[in-house]
Amino acid sequence: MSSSRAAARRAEKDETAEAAAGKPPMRDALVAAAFRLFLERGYEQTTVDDIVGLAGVGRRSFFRYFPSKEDVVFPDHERCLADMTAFLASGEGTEEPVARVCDAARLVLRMYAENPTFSVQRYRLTKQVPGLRAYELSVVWRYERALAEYLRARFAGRRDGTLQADVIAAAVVAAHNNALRSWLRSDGRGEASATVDHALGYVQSAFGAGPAPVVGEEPEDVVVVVSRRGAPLWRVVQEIETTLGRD
Amino acid sequence: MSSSRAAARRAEKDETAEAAAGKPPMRDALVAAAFRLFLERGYEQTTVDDIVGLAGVGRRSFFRYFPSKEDVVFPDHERCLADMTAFLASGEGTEEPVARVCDAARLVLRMYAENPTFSVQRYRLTKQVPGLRAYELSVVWRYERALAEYLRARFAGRRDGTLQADVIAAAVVAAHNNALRSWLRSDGRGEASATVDHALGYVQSAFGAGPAPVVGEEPEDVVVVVSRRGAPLWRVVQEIETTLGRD
DNA sequence: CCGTACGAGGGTACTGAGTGTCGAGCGTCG
DNA sequence: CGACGCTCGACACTCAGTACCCTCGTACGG
Repeated sequence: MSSSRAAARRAEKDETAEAAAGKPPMRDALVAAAFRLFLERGYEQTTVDDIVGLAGVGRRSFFRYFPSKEDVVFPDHERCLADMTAFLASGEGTEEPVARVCDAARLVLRMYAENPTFSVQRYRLTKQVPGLRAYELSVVWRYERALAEYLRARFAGRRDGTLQADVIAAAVVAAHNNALRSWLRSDGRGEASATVDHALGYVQSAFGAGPAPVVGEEPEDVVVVVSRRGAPLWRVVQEIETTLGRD
Repeated sequence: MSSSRAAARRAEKDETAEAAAGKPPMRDALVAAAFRLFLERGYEQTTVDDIVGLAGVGRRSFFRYFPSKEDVVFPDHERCLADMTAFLASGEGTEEPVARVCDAARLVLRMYAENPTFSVQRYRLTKQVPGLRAYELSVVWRYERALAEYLRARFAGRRDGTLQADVIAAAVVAAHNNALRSWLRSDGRGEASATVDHALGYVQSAFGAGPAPVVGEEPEDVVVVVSRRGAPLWRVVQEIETTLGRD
């Protein structure tokens, strides 16, 4: 068995030579091997030994590249999270805060849209494996924390600043995920960004300043006169809604 | 060693006899033993064998009561989740939907408030153990799904009904958790429900009908006049904020 | 009164994820 | 040419979680 494994390892090295790709060819090989096995026999029916056996590498190397078996399913989220925090750190105070975190959320969508087939495969996998769903939650939670931390900084002066930051971050993530999942359910067909824009527009309509200008929308169609004596924003909104007769 | 274990088991039985409590004395004994060890030597430094050794029961019995080691940290969430779904199922269409899910969220808070010291201990534990944080996320996710499913049913007719349901459920959970955590950080001092009411009021101000009446708040302190020509709600809010000079 | 059926719990052994440690290969630099 | 350092593999180990089987107490029907 060890001789066949050595042969497989040699074949792997040849492949890396002709691929001439980025820095970690071994990492990609592990992801490819893992997904082949996950798709043909299921996640829980596949052991790490199976994966490294197919990839022709040592078991220890798997855990060098991926802290856990779940991580191989989300190989690019670490980089995407770094991109998001970098994006939020750059150009701190220029844009409207809510719009800024919406743009940050679009970064995640773009990552999914880069490899539609891979994203759809992963979606089907995570949908039916409870352990992967739980892991995905922790990934999403880190995105949400990044957005919330950014908003907390921007809302530093406000009353209930951290509350608003947490709520808006959660709403943005939920809207993004709603649109993302509906796109994934359609096998990656159609334009993902349009769905997400619509969903994020809803969140922006509920919080803070309005969304980015929408075509065909004239600002003059709203005229507001407010008499105010120290009322909180939610009271104002409540009155507006009552006046407009909405529920 | 087996004799001392048998002695411990006998002591356990005596305790249950005098406690005369509910059905599972063994379950409570396991929780108590687990938390004693978690607090004095840490979660990850405590093995399941340590717990069952202290509780004087067999290892197999631990997994009879708790599907995993993490579950012993959240012993009452299963019941609370059942309570919430039952609450949402009863009295389907009477209350305003957003207010209804806010009330459902208050059920969770009440569970935490029932045992303040236990809740604070657990909070400190989950805050510093990544594995427990991840597990807590999956628990919270189930609450959020319950709320979202309820709202989806109530919003069945609406355009973007599922989107609104998901976003509002996420916002409610985020607001609840924000208030809950701030209460837990204060070691369970102060009135938890007031903090949560305030946080949920913010969410209700952003979505749907306004929050329940707040004491000391006079409706007269807001007077609004709106001239409207088919504008969407977010445009109105935008104008309000601009008028009030908020960002 | 006895045998039996049943349910709760204990014991043993196994699988598989994740870690620590060491040693082999190999390229780089002094 | 040798020392260093980095990458990877081999082995051993811990621990969570599962399957299987055993024991004991109890209730129930003959």
